[in-house]
Amino acid sequence: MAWTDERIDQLKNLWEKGLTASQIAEELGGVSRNAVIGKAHRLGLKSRPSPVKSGDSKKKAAAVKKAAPKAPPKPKMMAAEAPAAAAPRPKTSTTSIPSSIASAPAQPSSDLPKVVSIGPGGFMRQGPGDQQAPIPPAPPRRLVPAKPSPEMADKTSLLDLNERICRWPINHPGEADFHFCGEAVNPGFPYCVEHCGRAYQAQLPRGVRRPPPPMPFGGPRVR
DNA sequence: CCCTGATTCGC
DNA sequence: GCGAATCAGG
Repeated sequence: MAWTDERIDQLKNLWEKGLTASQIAEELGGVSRNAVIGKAHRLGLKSRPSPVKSGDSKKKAAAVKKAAPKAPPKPKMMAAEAPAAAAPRPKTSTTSIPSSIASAPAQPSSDLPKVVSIGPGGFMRQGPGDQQAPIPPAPPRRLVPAKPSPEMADKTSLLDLNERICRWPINHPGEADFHFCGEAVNPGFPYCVEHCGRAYQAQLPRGVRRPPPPMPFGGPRVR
């Protein structure tokens, strides 16, 4: 599998996003974890928290494997990294909390009847006032690169996912047109209303039960 | 053992 | 340039 521009771009993004090499390899498909790491290094991407990288434990006896089992020690250690490492984190000053919490203003009075939304499958969820929004995992704001290729233009890629768009997968990872639904989510759920209906099946009374629609993975092709 | 990233080196 | 093999730490 060749390293096309698109694939290189994915690699960069996912790598900097903190995904492990294995995950990236799986995402890209057709490459091994080693291939991903090798490519990442060739691209100049640098170690992120690596288990084995902290400092220099000992005088590392470099692996001398195949050829020349006994050769005079060749000092092959590479030059130290240049100053180029400073990751310029754009200081969008704010930890700008997603507007989702803004939509739940402190409502002291309880004149508000319990808001319960019922999804297509019959599932319920608590209203905005019933539960404090679990906001803490608010990821830092991050700039995403423009779509590198036109065929991605109208598709919701992995990078486009956020807390308020439907992340229901369309097609399968690794396929050329794999992307995500991208509709506005059913508040409180990771999917839009339609896909909540697919993802959450209400337990219907015996006899009325219908065969479940296909799940995103494992079943016959969706869509 | 599993995982991780780093490094080397034949191709 | 690529990536399997290998290393080393968790």
